[in-house]
Order: sequence, then structure tokens, then C-alpha cells
Amino acid sequence: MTPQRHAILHVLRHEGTHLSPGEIYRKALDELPGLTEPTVYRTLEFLAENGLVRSAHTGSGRLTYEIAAADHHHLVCRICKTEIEVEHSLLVPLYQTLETASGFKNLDSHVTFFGVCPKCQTT
Amino acid sequence: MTPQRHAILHVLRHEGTHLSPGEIYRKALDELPGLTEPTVYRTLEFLAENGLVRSAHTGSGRLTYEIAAADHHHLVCRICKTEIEVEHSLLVPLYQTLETASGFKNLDSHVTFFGVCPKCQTT
DNA sequence: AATGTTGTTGTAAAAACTTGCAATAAGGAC
DNA sequence: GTCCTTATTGCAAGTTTTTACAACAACATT
Repeated sequence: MTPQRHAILHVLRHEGTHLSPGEIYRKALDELPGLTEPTVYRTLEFLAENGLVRSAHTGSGRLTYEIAAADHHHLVCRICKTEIEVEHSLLVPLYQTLETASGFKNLDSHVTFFGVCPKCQTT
Repeated sequence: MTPQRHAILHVLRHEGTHLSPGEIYRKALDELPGLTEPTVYRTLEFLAENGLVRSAHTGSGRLTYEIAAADHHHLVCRICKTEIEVEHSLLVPLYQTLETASGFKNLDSHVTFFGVCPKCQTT
């Protein structure tokens, strides 16, 4: 655990929500001047591989990171970008089906679904 | 339908598989010299919104595009990147649950799941 | 203590992607 | 046909993300 990794983890823990690499970089810079962008990207990748943070896809194909907590997924409104969390328990049946059907194991516990939220359905 | 859109659709139809925006740009350039990168990105977004192509997330959070065909999803091996298709029918129960639980509608029919394929499980 | 190995970082540059804006083309109203 | 509106494109510049590589620190071996 290097100072860089601590700083980035601290930012994510403190913010509590998911942030883009750029946002993380700017915030972590306050804590650790001299930190560079490539390090942030590499560190986030490292932390994600080791289960300390989670990455989530945004609609536009960029990654966003948040501190690892209880397994959950995201459901994002395509129109207004409102976002709600989905409990992992809802996916368990699907995951069992997928594992049986494909032979794959260890399926990712952080998927982002897109749809249209109740508010935007009426507009 | 502009020449740009035709060229890009043609590339995707011809290749049959999913490609990155950069690959699409380089291939479409042969068909339509003068085509520019921003146009490719904007066109892909447009075609995806109108259901002519589909975008899929890669592990690293980039988008990849393929010609729209029967609804399906992807299951990608985190280790060796092997990729298999998952029929949409397997997700139908989950989607019904999600829609009931959240009020969201019109859930996206192109999700990418990550896991470890049978081959890589033994290694 | 000296050496070698491994892993992490910063630097510099490249590649990928996005944005704002002016020019152009296409279609509708009159 | 002319004018107006809307949509799409290319250009130029910006931002974000990735890559290659050299320097450095930590640690094990001898």
C-alpha cells in the first residue's frame, strides 16, 4: 500500500458515491500533491482487481469508481440519468442460469442496466 | 440517410462482428474518403439510438459497436477475453422482476456480463 | 553490505474521444 | 421560387485515457 493508493481510497471512502477518474484525480491531488493521472488510472484498475473498489459502466462507455460495499447493481434512466441501486439478490437466479448454461463462473457482481424511469415514461 | 451513415452501416454489416469506433473509422475511410472521426462517433450514437446498431461495453469501459440483430447479450471471460452470446430469453424473468421492483421500463437489451470461462477456471 | 529482482511511480508522448462552431444541404411554409 | 428552419457535417481545439520507458523504492538472496 503506497501513499497514492491510500489517497485514492480515502477520496472514494470520503465521497461515498461513484466518481470518474478525473474527479478522483482532482480530489486526490489535494491530499497528495504531485500525484499524476496515469497513476490514478493504474491505481483504480489495481484496486478494482483486488476488490477494494468497484467500477461501473456509464451509458457512454466510461468507467466510474466507487468504494466496494455490499454487492449491488445499478439501474440508470437513459433519459434523465436518474440512478437507483438494485440488490444483488434479484440477480441470483439469473446468475445460476447463466453459470449452468455457459460453464462460466464467478460472474461479476456489478452490472449496470439501462431503462426509462417512471417519471420519464409519462413525458 | 447520408453517405456517412451508409458507409458506417456497410462496414458493420460486412464485418459482422463488433468493432471499436477507431476500427470502424479506418475501414469506413476506404469507402468514403474525407470522413472524419467526430462524424463516426456521432453517427454510431445516432444509429444506436435508432436501433440499427448496438453498443456493447468492454471490460475497460469502452464501447464497441455491431450491427443490430436478434436480441442477445455477451458473457466475456475476464482472463482470456473469450466471449459467448447469451440469449435474451434467459434474462426475461430478471427484467420482469426489475421492472416490477423499480417502475423502470424498456430495459436495455444488450448487457455485457463478465466472468471466468471454463478453460480459465482450471488454470 | 552488495546485488538482483520485482513492482510502483512520474514523465512525456500518443491515441481515443468530445465539444463548439461555421458551412452546407434538405425540407416546409409562404 | 424564396425564405426560414432544422439537421448533419467537417474543422479545430479541447479533454480524457493509454502507452512506453526510465527512475526509484522495497525486499530477498547471497
